[in-house]
Amino acid sequence: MAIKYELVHVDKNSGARLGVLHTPHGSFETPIFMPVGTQATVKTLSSKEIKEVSDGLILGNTYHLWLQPGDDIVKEHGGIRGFMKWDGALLTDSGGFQVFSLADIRNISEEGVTFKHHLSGATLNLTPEKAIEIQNNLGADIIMSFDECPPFHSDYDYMKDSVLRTIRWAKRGKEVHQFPEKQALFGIVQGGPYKDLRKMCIEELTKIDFPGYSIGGLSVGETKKEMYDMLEYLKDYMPKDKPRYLMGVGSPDDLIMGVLNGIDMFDCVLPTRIARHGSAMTSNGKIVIKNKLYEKDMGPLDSNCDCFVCKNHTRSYIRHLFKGKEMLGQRLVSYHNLYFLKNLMKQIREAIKEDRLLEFKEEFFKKYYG
RNA sequence: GGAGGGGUAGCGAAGAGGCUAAACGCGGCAGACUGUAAAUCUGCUCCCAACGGGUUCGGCGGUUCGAAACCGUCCCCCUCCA
Repeated sequence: MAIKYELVHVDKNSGARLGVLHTPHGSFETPIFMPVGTQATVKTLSSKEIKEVSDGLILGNTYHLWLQPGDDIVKEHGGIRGFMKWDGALLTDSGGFQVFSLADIRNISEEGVTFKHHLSGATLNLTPEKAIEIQNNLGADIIMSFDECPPFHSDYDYMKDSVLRTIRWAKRGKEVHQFPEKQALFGIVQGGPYKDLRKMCIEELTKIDFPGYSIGGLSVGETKKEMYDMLEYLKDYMPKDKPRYLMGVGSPDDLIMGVLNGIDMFDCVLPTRIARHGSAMTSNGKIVIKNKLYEKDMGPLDSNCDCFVCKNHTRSYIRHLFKGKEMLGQRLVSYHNLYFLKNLMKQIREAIKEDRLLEFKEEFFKKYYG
């Protein structure tokens, strides 16, 4: 088996799990947050910097690397790890999210999904088998089944068809997976807001038997309450001896709520995207560093942070970089935001260890959201 | 001295009698962003006690029911010829 999940402790007052995830490229304490590096780069950061602001596990993307430069070229480099000179562990998404995000240039059938390349106009066929083949070439430690990520509020009949198809696709993918001993293939739970579909999906995926399970189709436009309700429901049905990965979630409140509902792994573009757009996460809430308010602010982004950026640069300087369209601004805030989440996850793990995650949540929310 | 061209909101630049408080771009201010088609997108940006009102298009004076637009005059800028 490529990975092994070890459940170390469950918070006595919540369902939060403390564990260790063993992979071919390192063992990681969970819950863990994984920065997203879609095109074999966590945007703006070098692999050395990624190492400093992550816990050693990051994401790559099947669809984008398949289109460019092509998984064959990545394979020649020894996979994504060799390509981007990343010596930590890796997880790749299957392209399932692109079925959602590129909805207007794709077509779904039983066989797979046809995309129209947004640049060349070429027609591209991504099937469950192809997605696994590409991921075999990309060489991540953890890979995803090809799924359809449908809009949360799709109607019941559509959702049911979609979930059943996603289950069939998961099975097809597993059957062609070449290196189960090197790469752990996860199944992805879909079903939108429909609890019976979600439950059925977990049960069917569990029958196929995967080394880990992802929860997809959340944080795609539904309300936080809808997402939290679903997480609470799913908590009791997810296999306890396997890692649980909530895909695409990364705002501080959602991370805490996810952990409280038994999630072990998260990834999200939010910290790096809002950083590039000029917002920083701080222990007192999100700030828009571009604002005039910070023109003469001599303090660090977050006075409670000990990252390189906070130890060395003022808010005034970082605002200046943004106003001057200097790319260092985007780099510095990306660095800080990822470090902030890394630190948040560390605090969460410590709180679980001491059975006080609920108290931690209260304190954190009070400071972060006022 | 002669011949043309031009002066529009913080800047650049449309508009050539009513649909114009004046397109568009930049700049400025604010907001959004959740398995990355995102260094992106959205809103506001003459003044005010603002679902209404008040002042604008170099200055002044006219024509007209009505002018940033037409006429006169003055001021300033640019190009060419002496």
